[in-house]
Amino acid sequence: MEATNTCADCAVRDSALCASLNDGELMALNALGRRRKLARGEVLAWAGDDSLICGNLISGVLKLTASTPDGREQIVGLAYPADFVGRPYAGQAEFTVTAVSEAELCLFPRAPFERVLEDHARMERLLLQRTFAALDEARARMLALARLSAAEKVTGFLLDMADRATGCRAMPPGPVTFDLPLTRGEMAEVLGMTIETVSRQLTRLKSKGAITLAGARGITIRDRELLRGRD
Amino acid sequence: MEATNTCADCAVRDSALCASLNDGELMALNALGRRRKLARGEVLAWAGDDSLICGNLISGVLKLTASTPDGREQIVGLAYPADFVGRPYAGQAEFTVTAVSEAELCLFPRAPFERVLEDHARMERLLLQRTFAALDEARARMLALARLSAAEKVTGFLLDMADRATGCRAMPPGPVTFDLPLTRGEMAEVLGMTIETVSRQLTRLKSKGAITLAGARGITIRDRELLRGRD
DNA sequence: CGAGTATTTGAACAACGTCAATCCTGGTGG
DNA sequence: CCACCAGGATTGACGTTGTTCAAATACTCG
Repeated sequence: MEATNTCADCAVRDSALCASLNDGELMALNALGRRRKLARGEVLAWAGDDSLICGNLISGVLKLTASTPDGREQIVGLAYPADFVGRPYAGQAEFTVTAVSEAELCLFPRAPFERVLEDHARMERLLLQRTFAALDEARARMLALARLSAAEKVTGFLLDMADRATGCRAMPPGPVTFDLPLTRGEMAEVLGMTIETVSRQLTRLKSKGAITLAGARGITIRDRELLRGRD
Repeated sequence: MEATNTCADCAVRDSALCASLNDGELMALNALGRRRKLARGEVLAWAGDDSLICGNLISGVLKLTASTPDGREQIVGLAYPADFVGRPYAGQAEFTVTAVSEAELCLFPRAPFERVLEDHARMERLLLQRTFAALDEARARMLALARLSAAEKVTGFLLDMADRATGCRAMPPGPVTFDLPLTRGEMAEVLGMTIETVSRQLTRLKSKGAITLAGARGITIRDRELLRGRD
């Protein structure tokens, strides 16, 4: 049943970091890696633990969370399929990594993975570029967390999710329907607000006619302009 | 007067990225770089412009700011001497870089600098590690922006500045005096609040006896425990 | 010394959080 | 197939924090 553990039929072979390797090189990496499935809510790594593994997300969604000593939490990053997870060259993990949905990863022990990086400049460069992109995204989120109103945060989030759901292509002008990968609570954790405020904003957008809600996860963006509208 | 433009007597020769190069390699880089002085408030690069240069900060402090279309601003990063500034492998700059004090940089045109990176894996690895560190810091700041109270933000900021002022060494237990490199307005921009709230928090800490203010910039941290205290 | 700017202070207000109750929904077992 | 249950989501009333607007005061630099 588990004959699918080779890179050849990996769903993210061409979009993950591995895209920088030819088939031969991939063999070597394959020997290092092992698949791991996570259930929803399962933790891959705890903040403060030694940073022993890293890898590529194959399917599902992960969240990276930071927390204060007294337990307040904030989601500081989300990982989607083909994203790299982990922190080479680091002693300890700074953030907790948790599966938001059922997820599958291809994991490598950190030390040998670093050696692979050292031998494959192209891969290391790709990782550098991804890290730059993650940094830019984190900084853009800092602006949002600090300066946007609750309404702006929620609409921005919905538009981001819609972009992702439609494959990040130029968006069709018509309505878009998709499932949110996060609960209300997780949305609140991403946006730096409370679950109640998220819920109220969604209700407001619904009664304005900008969106439709279907169950806890389903959402349709009806009118992009209305959604963006200031009032 | 400007005979000091060589790497040999560069103040950050051993702490910037250049530390990964030997003297010979440094020669080649030196041919590429040019010094630039910025006055307080001067802008090095605007968000949205083509990302044409990058370099090392030699002296002074820079701020990276993001802003909303309607003009709200947030400082998403600060750069100190020996920090790398700029974004190799990027099309456009995402953030505006401005001098917060008089500053001096060693700048490289991006394209040739990328070629140097490609030829010097050690330097590229160092840049990757710095970028990881910057990412971790940005994410930690996301937690602070989203979840800390105004009081916690200000005390945290003061303690960070004190650490930096004392050279990031284990802090002596006694009072620490130093000059803040930022105005109240810039502190507010960093912490995601208004100038008035920053000022009120400082006044509160002063009347509590935790700090002393001297002029607009001078500050003494009198009692670390009192400063951290919840009330 | 004095103009211009930064900072402090005050009062009123709005946005968002908190607490608490209720509703929905998706899954489970009879 | 339906009733029930538990966790998630919504809604409401109210309190708090931090913003806004406005004015006074203190610095800094020429």
